[in-house]
Amino acid sequence: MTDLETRELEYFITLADELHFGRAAARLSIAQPALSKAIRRVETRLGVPLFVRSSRHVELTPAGEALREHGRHALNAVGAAVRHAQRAGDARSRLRLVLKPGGDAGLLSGILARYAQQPDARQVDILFSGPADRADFLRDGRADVGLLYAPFDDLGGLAHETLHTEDRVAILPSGHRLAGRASVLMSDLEGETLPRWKGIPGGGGDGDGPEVADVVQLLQMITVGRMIGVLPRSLVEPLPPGLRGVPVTDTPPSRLVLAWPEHERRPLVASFVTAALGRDEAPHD
Amino acid sequence: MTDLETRELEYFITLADELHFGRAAARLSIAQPALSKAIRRVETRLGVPLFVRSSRHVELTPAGEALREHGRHALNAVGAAVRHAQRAGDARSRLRLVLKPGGDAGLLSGILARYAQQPDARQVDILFSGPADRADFLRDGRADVGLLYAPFDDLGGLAHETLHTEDRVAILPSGHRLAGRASVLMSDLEGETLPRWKGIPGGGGDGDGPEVADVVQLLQMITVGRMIGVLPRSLVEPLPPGLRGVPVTDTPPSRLVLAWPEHERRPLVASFVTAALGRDEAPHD
DNA sequence: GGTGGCGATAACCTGGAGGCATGACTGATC
DNA sequence: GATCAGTCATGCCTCCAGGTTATCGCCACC
Repeated sequence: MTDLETRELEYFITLADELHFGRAAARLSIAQPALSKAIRRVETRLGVPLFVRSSRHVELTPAGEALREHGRHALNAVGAAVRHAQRAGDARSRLRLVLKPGGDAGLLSGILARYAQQPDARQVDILFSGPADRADFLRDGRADVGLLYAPFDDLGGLAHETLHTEDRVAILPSGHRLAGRASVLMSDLEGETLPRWKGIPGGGGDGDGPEVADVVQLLQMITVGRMIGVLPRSLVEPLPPGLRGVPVTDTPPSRLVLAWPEHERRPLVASFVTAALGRDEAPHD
Repeated sequence: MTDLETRELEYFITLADELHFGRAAARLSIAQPALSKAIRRVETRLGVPLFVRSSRHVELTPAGEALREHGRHALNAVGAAVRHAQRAGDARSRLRLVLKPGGDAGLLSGILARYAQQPDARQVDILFSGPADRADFLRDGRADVGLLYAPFDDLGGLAHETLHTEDRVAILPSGHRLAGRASVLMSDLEGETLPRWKGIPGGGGDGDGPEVADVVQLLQMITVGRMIGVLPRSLVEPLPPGLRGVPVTDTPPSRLVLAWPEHERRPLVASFVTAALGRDEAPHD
């Protein structure tokens, strides 16, 4: 069997992210030649070149693209296996819920209250994730359930149920030309500066303006007139003074979803999902 | 990060299957002490015992059960990543279809003919799998698409479309007390001897009688009056002389499904699925 | 109490992963 | 076009993880 150690896979993924041997090696806390050798080793073992390198440039071959894609899943799976093993059998383990700070649309306390009344309720650890990796917390077992936003978060490999649907609003300074409108279309926003989101490859889809790290930063930038934003309404309620929120009518609605790993079968999770949905029966998945 | 090398994971899985250090080590082509050390190493690294061992007996702890479950997926994912990388970019690679011998309900030639007319049709390699692991061929990338039977095969992690639904028939020797009936219920078969299927843990659900390896063997056993069987009709058409097939009306129907790895996006696969379903558009997944 | 099966331990060996120093290539600069 | 800076590859050395064989200790079973 053509084997590939997780160590090597991790090296590969890191290099595929950085596209720079020196930086990747630093991130991995090894010396650069070691990484060079490891990658070459993997390439010969698989019989396929993964990178085209010149002394000025590193890029992925198609095979490398494929390995990056699937290798990420594989690493997640290994991580998930380890974490599940470590927590298994520990009947008093807590339930870990991951969400984005402020990203609960006000539903969290209700959910927790309902869950607490379940006969088999556990303590709940609430984890706040970085900007873009909530889903990965679920995929690699760092969390059991999560509150995610569709269609922003990638729900691949996860089961989910929608908790709440809402339209999105354009956030504008009060003096903006569109601030008086009852609603706008995306085309009305043509030419406006939209943010790039820090840590999200591609900046979250829409923007090409300055980078922002969170909603607070974004609102500040909008207040000073440097950009505008388009967000699910609940993320910015209540709206700070000096800003207006105008519904955007032609954008797909944003959904707050409760998500958990596909194939998850532990009652621990099923019970929470049931409570969160306010149903009497276990959800299908 | 608490890491776990694929090598170690493979050792663990093998031992979890065998529950015997000597045999597992032999299967892995290493010496027994090496396996002992490797497993102990993993246990200390994860901080969780995976096996309870006496000098007479080895069994899994709950943590071990969890790691066995999820670890298998992880190994599949690594295998899939490797295979995808090796085949990526090779525009002339063939499409690999896995099925059980005879398990196509007569649909295969039609499917292949339709596929051959697709503008981007490739050569098709047909793989015949062992009794129970067709789905694994898809999960770890050894095949691109497969013909599986629901609800027999485990479709977890796979996308699928139903090609054909059929009832199941009880296969009886002509002289059997029920051979004249127009239909039977499962309860009518109470007390009959049903086969265990070789290579399928649990024997495939129903039986506890002698072990059989394939349909031909089963039919032989039925002919000589040693057992009866319950199978999807197409698997036993045409019926050999001396046997009768009586529809079983209260069992969920058997479905022949076309399956492929979830998240699969290559046109190679989409194109085949489209052709097999005889549609004009790509299937959703 | 002897025996055989099985897992753990001990002692040793070795391939290869990783570190350091340096070479080789290349695009940029003046 | 010579020089330089940045970047990846190579050569050589070290050291340990993971392998081997031999042996022990435990237990079940005659």
